[in-house]
Amino acid sequence: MFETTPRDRLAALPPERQAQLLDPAEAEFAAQGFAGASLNRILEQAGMSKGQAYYYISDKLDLYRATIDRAFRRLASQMDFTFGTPAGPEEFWGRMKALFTRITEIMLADERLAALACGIYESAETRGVLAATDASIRSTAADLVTLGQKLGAVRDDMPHSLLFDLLFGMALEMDRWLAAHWHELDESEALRLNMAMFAMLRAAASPVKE
Amino acid sequence: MFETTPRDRLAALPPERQAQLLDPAEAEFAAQGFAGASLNRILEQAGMSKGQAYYYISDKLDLYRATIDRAFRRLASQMDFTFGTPAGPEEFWGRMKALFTRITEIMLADERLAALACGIYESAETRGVLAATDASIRSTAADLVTLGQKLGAVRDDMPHSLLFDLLFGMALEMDRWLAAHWHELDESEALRLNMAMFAMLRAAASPVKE
DNA sequence: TGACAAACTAGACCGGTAGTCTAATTATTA
DNA sequence: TAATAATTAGACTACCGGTCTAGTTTGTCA
Repeated sequence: MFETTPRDRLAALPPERQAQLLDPAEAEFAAQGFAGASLNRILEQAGMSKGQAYYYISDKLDLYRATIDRAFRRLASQMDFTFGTPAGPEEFWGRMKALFTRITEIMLADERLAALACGIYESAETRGVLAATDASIRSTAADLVTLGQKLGAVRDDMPHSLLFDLLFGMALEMDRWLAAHWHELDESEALRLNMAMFAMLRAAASPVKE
Repeated sequence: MFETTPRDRLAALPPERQAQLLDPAEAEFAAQGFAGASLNRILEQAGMSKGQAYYYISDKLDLYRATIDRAFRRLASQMDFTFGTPAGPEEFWGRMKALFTRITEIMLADERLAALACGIYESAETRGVLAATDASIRSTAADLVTLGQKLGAVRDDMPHSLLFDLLFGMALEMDRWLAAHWHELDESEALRLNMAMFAMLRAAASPVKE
């Protein structure tokens, strides 16, 4: 009656045993993307046999899912989403800015997380992982969009999923660019650029003025 | 002295012989993305042997390049880039809107082209193809950004490449969403949505007002 | 026309990939 | 202790992109 799926078995493992598989997986997926990653290489790194691995995951995509899930959880744990109830658009965007800055900090401090996040838009398969993940961060982000709309701080003239994907995609693109050019930026430039990026995101998300 | 590269040989072929290889390649890349595409399958479709194919291309990425190049040329041939010299921001954006609408039309009429375009941001490899392509459409687009900046119609507070990638990425994301949801939209909705998308693009690209 | 060279083609082959399967081993429970 | 369930090892399959060699076709010039 109670089918035991490979993922259930993985989830049942103590975190450090999960890490034995997920750490190398994260490194490989971050470095090579989903398609480019070699499962064989991951297993070699993890010191696991095929049979053992496939006892805990159902396929490569499943391992990717598990990896993304854990990474997003890690990201969420470093964030503070207590957003309260902003009174109006200005307050909403003030808090969004704090959030944006925080995410930028985290991404820049955790290259692997950043690379992993950028890979999520690689293909239909991997995009599906993002859409399906119940890691709190995605639904939280979607809730923020809804809240912004209620406050009149976020445009309401296109489908939710489209708006979300557009903003998320922009943020990832910014992140990707930052990661690639980080070394050529001094601190003041980086700060200015970060503000410009946020302004652009805000401009895109804000309702059209009459 | 004059090294003959595989690509030169492909280029020297009459268009219909090129098409024998590029048509199946385009179909496969559009359907599966770059990484997911099977070269063997393409060759089977094209009725070509390995040896023959590798006489005309140097590797899979090279075939992808050739495919993208031809597709972009096809797109460019359907566009009208005569932009004149708009006097100010308002005029600039008016003409951009016509351009945007035209591209949307073309993409919706040519699913394969749309799918192919969306795949270009799949990985670092494929992004490189976009960056390196000298197909007129890319440089033309980049020139438009520069023109807009001269007119004060486009923001100038971040690096050119970043701005371009952000806007291009947004447009592709919109396109992707449209392609995926086209069937659920009636004409008036589609029109309204198209205007909203353009407004968002314009808002993102416009300079921040004081 | 014949001979030689250049252009081109076929497909076996190589080391890799994700995933399957069976047989053996270890852990658990009766 | 014996039987059963959980877990693991790794050979094996079909396919991948790419290489290589041996062969055929085409063009050129004597």
